[in-house]
Amino acid sequence: MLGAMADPKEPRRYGAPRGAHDVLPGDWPYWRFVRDTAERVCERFGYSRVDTPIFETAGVYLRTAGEGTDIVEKEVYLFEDRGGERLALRPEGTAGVMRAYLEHGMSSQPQPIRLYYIAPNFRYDRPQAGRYRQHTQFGIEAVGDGDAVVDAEVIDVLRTFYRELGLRDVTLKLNTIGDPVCRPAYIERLRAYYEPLLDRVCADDRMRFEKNPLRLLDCKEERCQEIIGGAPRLSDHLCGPCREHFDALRGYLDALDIGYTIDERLVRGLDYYTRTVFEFEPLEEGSQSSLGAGGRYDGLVELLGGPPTPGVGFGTGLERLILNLRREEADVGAPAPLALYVAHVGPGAAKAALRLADAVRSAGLSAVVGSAGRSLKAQMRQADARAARFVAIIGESELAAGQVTLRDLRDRSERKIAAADVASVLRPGST
RNA sequence: GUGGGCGUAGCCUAGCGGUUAAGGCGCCAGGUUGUGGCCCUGGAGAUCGAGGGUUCGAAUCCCUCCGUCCACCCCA
Repeated sequence: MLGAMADPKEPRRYGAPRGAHDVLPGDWPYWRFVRDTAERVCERFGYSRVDTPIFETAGVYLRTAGEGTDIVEKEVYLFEDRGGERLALRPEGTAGVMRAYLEHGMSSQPQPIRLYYIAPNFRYDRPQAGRYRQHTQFGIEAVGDGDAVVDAEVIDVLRTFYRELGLRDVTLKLNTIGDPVCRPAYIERLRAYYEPLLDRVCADDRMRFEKNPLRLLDCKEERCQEIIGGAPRLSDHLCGPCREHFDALRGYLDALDIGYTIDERLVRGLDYYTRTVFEFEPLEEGSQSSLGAGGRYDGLVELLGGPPTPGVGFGTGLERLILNLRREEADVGAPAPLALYVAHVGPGAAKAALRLADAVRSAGLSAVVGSAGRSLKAQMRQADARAARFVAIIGESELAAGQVTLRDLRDRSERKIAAADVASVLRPGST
């Protein structure tokens, strides 16, 4: 039945689905640069690659993210497979990795386990610049060690990554949001403070009051600012261990020479975070300012049915990074030039051209065979457009002599050599 | 989910109620016999985002939808 009925909403021609994008050959140098840099930095810090499925049993995400969060309420791609299984496309990286951590008994290996991933995430929200329904996140997780040293390490990885990308002027914002010991009590105080003021506060804040009180502190409305100013501060209500953890982290960041500003309004969109939260943003103001963010999530593994297990990590959006790299016209390295273009004219020459290109490739060099039936002029133009270093010309006379005319496109010099010698002549350094 | 801007060939843009929708880039072909980057000539390529309406007549006006961008929300 597929395709039998014409849906009036179906276009005559298809475009990529809303909020999803193709990565084209011209984009790829940026992607390669970013991915290579991420992998290099991770290896250097002793993190190992992990890849988890693009979809999970829905509960993996629904149970961990938190009931009132936007991610769960309106952004998860939920679907049933043909067997009636409820599945969800990955909206964020951490929960799936923690599921794998549990499933494969990583808790019985030496802790912490250091993992990283580069993978697509899916969220059904309204696309705009730097915000997509499918986006790619590079993330790391350090699991099984609750010490603030690990928090500092994770932040150090991200800072090093940005530095190696050559991103200028990235700033770090840091905060602590307490833990199950102190946060609930604080939230009660916050609500008690806001309750009598609700009629003076913006409509969004009345929603936040119900669903996510911590976000009240982050409101940008003019008229809410004064109220925020008088609100109780979380930093005054931390429990001893949270206080010590945060102070220790600050000491480690200082030792690493990592600059930061404390932002008491900084909160996360996922409920599983505890204690440390942080966010990196570019100096340039924009709506999609968050480049990368993360924090500690000591309760997450328990939500997935595992033992109490501390963890800390970050996620950073590759599309946004690339947006910034483009804006800064960063040097991402040029693609390797084409070593040889094999032009051929006349019957029989195509076979010789294929064989020559093959031999050159076997020697580890790149070669492209010219389009059959095109004039030599057309093939030369193509070679030029491809920025080929050399063109080998195979026509009647060359064919008869078992030779090729090898033309250097830089200095326009030409010589006839045996087809068998082409590869060695092309080798870097031998010309 | 809310508010706003924009949608003309692969890309950029002109046209903004009246005969076969114009230009640039790119693409293809030619500029003498088998040779590139510059230049010249020619060609292909657009149901003017889609559907509906107003009108003698719409790319041009109106409505709906879709897409995209911006702000909010949220987040990477």
